Amino acid sequence: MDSSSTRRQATRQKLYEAAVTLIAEQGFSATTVDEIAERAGVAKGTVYYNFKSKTELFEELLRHGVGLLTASLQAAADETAERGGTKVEALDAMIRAGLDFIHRYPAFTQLYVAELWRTNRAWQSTLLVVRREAVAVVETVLRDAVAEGELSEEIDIPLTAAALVGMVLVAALDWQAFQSERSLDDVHAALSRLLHGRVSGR
Amino acid sequence: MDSSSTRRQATRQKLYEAAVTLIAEQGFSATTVDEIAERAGVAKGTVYYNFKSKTELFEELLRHGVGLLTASLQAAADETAERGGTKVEALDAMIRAGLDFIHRYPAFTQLYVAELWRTNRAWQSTLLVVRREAVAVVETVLRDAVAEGELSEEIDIPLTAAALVGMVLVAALDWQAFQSERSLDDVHAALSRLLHGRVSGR
DNA sequence: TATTTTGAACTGACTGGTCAGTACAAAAGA
DNA sequence: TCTTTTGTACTGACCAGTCAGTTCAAAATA
Repeated sequence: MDSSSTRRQATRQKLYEAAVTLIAEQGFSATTVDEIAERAGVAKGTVYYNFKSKTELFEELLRHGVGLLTASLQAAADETAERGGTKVEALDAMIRAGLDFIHRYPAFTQLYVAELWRTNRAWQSTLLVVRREAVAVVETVLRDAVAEGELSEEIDIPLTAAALVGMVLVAALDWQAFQSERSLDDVHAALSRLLHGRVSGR
Repeated sequence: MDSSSTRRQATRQKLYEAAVTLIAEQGFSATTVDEIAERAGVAKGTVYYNFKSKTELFEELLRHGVGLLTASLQAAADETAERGGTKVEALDAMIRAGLDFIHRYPAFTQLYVAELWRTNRAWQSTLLVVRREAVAVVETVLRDAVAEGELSEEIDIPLTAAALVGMVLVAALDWQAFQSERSLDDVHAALSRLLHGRVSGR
């Protein structure tokens, strides 16, 4: 179950990579299992040897991807804390980490956004769990920041967390799709400015 | 061309309404024309009498919906201007208008977000045009605000516009899907606070 | 007024193609 | 030897789009 699973693991990885780009481009239903297999350089039977169904492949892909994202957000927060930075600095580092992630895995992000708010879909419950994990990381830092007096006590933590995540998500996807000539630093600067309230005034 | 087109218009409207919820829930490819027809209380043939194809129905639906959105954003900006309000007040009014829109047409918003960043899809060019219209309204107000000294000259207009739109979009969808007990005023207040930079500090 | 005609709008059974999932024998690792 | 992958062929369900036929309100005619 270990020496042998290395090979399986590699096959699964290839399938994830093939599936994520195809589904991001075309959507889940418009993507065929034959396409995924072909792009992964694998026989169709192998897909079904490794995953119970097309839906299950997709659900595991979601778990896999969001796991990477939360890990990288958490790492950014932790590193800032170790360095003795403020909580607002931690938020800033997380924005950066989020942008990095989206830059590295654009297809995954696309697919996540496209599916997140759908109702009545098979993987809805998976998504709910996975979203909570990701948002929780942001909410925790916000809560700490309020506790330490860095942020106003009047902010609404769940709503502000959602707004911040949305800001990063949409700005990054837009950057990707419509303004790809801008640098990551530009995007980061614009978002950082909003976070610090340096938009209004002079 | 008027008395006769009334009936067609009514049928088309029914088809839009049926299609928008189904596609928001399930996605374009997973939604069948039979389902749309049934939900609209119309025979399948009627769909094809009124629209060239499933894709064309969807594209017209997109144009229809984004038209409503830009109109309401523009109206909010204009009203503020007439009242002699500042540009930042206009932005605030637009946030409100955006939230209202999403509240009224949640399914359309869902569907728009889900499709916007997909590449390689038939309606990509339609979306591009339609997105530009919507974002342009925000960018114009931002530009005016900078010109009148209300906002810092250092802000990056396209990126900030995208971030603001994203903030509203995602916060509203999240509110809808995961925090529906909150009031529209709560959501508006949280976003307004971010816009005015009253997050940090006390 | 009573009748016939017209044509836009609508209907629903049907078709041809597509695709998820299965089967399985043989080959390739490990 | 045991696990994993391959490749090909197959099935049955599902679905976009078609088309011959129906409906009906309003216009034309008598």
